[in-house]
Amino acid sequence: MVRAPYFDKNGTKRGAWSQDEDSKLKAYIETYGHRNWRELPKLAGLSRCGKSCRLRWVNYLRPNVKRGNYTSEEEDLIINLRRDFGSKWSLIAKELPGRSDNEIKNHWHTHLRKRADLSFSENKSNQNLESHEDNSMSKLSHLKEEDRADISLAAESVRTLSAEYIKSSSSSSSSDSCHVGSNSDSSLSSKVQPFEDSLMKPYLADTFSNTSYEYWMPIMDLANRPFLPSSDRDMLMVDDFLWSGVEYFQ
DNA sequence: AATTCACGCAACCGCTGTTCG
DNA sequence: GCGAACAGCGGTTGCGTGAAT
Repeated sequence: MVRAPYFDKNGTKRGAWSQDEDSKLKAYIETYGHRNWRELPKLAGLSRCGKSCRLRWVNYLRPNVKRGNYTSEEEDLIINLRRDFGSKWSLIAKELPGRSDNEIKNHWHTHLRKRADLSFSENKSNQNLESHEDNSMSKLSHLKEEDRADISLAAESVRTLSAEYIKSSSSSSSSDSCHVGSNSDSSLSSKVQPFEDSLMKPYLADTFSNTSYEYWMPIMDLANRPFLPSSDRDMLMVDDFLWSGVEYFQ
C-alpha cells in the first residue's frame, strides 16, 4: 500500500513510516512543539526530512485526526465545497474537522469525482443564468474581508474598462444585435476580438494561470452587471454553459 | 492456483507565498 | 529592496491489495 522504506543519496530515510518513527515524532512534538520543521527531525532523532515529518504529523499523528469512513454528510460537503472552492483542499479541510487536505484530496479523486461529475451532468440542464449569478455572489462569502475588497476593486476596474469600451465602440458601430454563438453577424468577431484582447487577456493571463476560475468568475459577474447591455454581456463570456464546461474539464 | 489489472492511499515532488536577516 | 530559508499547498507517483480472468 505504501512505498517501501529506503534511504536516499543524502542518507535521508523515505517511504513508509515505522511505528518507532511515529512514536518519536509524536513524543517530540507533544513535548516541544514544531516551530522549525527543518531542525525537528535531527532533534527528534529521526533520519527524515522536515517536510516528511510535517506531512506525517498533519495527516496521521496530530490529535483528533479522523481516518476513513466518510459520512454521507461529509461527502456532500466535500462535493459542495469542491464546486465552490475548486482544488483548494486546505480550505476545504478547514470545514471538515479532523480531516486532512491530503486525505480529502485522495477521497475526492478515488470516490467523489465520478459522483460529482454525474450530478453535474444531471443538474446542468436545470440551471439558468440568473441562479448562477446569485450563486457567484455567494461564492465570495468564504473569502476574507480584504480579499473580497480586492476582488471588488478588480471588478470595478473591469467594469470601468467595459464602460469605456462600450462608449468608444458605440460611437463607431451599432452593437445591439451582437450575441456570442450567432455566426450570422459578421461584425461579431471583429468586435469581440479587440474587446477580449484589450480587456480580458491581460487580466486572465495573470489570474487564470494561478487561480481556479471560481475565484475570478465572480469578478466577471460583478463586472458585467450594471453597465453592459445584454448583448455585450454575452461577449464577456458569461455564458453559463461555457464556463461550467471549463470547470468540467479541469 | 497463478497471473493480470484496476483501485486506493501514503508519501513524494515541485512550486508558490511568507518570513527574516 | 533583495535573496535565502522555510512552510504550506496541490498535483503526481509508487506500490500493496483484492477482484477478475
